[in-house]
Amino acid sequence: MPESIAHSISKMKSDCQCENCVLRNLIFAHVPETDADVLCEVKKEKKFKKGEIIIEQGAPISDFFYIKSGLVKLSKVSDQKRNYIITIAKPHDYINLLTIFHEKEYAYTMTALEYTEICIFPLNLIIDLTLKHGNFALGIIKKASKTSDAIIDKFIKHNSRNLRGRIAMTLLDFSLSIYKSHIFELPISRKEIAELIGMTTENVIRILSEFRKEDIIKINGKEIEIIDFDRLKMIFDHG
Amino acid sequence: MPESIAHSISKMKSDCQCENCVLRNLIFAHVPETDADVLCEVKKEKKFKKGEIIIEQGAPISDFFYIKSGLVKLSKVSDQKRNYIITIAKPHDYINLLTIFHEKEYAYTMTALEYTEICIFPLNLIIDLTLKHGNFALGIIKKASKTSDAIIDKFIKHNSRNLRGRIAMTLLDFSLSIYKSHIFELPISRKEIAELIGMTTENVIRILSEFRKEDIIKINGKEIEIIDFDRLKMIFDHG
DNA sequence: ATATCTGTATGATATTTATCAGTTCATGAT
DNA sequence: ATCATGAACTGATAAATATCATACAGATAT
Repeated sequence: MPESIAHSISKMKSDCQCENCVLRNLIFAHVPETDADVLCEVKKEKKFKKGEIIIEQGAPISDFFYIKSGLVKLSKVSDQKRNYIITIAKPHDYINLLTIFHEKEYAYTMTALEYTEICIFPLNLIIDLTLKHGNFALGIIKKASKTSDAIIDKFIKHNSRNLRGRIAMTLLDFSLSIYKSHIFELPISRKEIAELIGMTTENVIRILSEFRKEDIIKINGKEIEIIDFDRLKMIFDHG
Repeated sequence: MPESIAHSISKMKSDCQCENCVLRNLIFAHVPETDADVLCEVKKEKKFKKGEIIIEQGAPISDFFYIKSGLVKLSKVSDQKRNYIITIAKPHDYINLLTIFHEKEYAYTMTALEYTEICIFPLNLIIDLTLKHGNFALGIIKKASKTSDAIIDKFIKHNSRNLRGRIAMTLLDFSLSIYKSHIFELPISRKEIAELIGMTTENVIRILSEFRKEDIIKINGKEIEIIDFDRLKMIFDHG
């Protein structure tokens, strides 16, 4: 067997093997095997170190990204030159959101917050499959629109809370949704927390200190331990 | 010819005749005539008076809405029991946004801000066509995702502006995007403006008065005339 | 006509949040 | 080793915004 064929077969077999991959399962459920194989074959995987930029706001859209592992920050410079973090994406998220369907340029800068593996597919191939296979399209829309709606919801939640409420919200979010532990290492700086929830760095620091003094959390650099969940929840609820 | 058939033919002919209808044109471009006819036949049109609620947040999703004419407010009660206006939708907007693709209940209350005509389609029929006709699906996604992204952008713009900048933004928006005139009748109360851009009613009133005293606008009840566009733009730009 | 309500309006004051200034601490560069 | 740099931190003060109180006009009900 010529090496090239052997190689391509091994590639097919090895490339889409993550059993918990949401995208893979969507593809396998709704796309005929031949198409699915093509997709898996052209798939590229890229690894990013903590802090590395995956794609920059304004770059022409050419690919569809899927987070295999790691954590990705989506940020954007506002028309007022202020930096905003839109959301922090987790494994199995499509980090392009819906922008790819109607824009020519990536709307957000994506940065790896920790060691991150990204699966990359040519966008036109994804679009082709979207056009050919309705259920695949619907699956993509469902997940992407859920993310978009969650972002809108996050903004509403922020805007109806004071600073303490927002910090409480952020800590609860990291603890419950991302790390699923009462103790975790913050993946972002105080400045970035400020950019995530729209306040100043000084006040992020100040309020974290307050929470520490009130025995709600323990702080050790970037390590946070939530010791009084109920109080934090209360501050979130009625802050 | 039996009356029922005559009726249904006249219905077919009369029901989807708006030449500038974005949805109609999307359908006619990508859906075979037989399917398109079914869609136009089951279409219902409903008229709402100013102030009437079209659908309430939390109601089970059953229909796809399209604004034929008028103006619709999308609002939501936050988890803090505070009312938020997400956006104001114009003719040719799909006011369900993307929520319909992944939720069971409408996420937002939709209220007519003026006399409004809504075209209503059973959601499952739209989903069927989405599954069968890729280009139709893509068209729906493109428009809906554009709206979602615009809402996210609106939040970022608000959050990086002070109150004067936000009011300027709102006035410019009404003038340029909605009424395309320097003089227009505000379709919402001062309280609703406050809910749209996240501030208090008193401050909305106060800042409108400031703008009036600074000869930037003229106010006559709900009627606003922008007399100094450049100043307003400046306040928007660097407020 | 009177009462009542809601929206608009304005001023005084309180509260929240941002800004500014300065310290410490860790980190990487020279 | 020391120097610069940036992040974390704190306090004092300024600025922005919300809250509270009050008034008044217009609409609606009694």
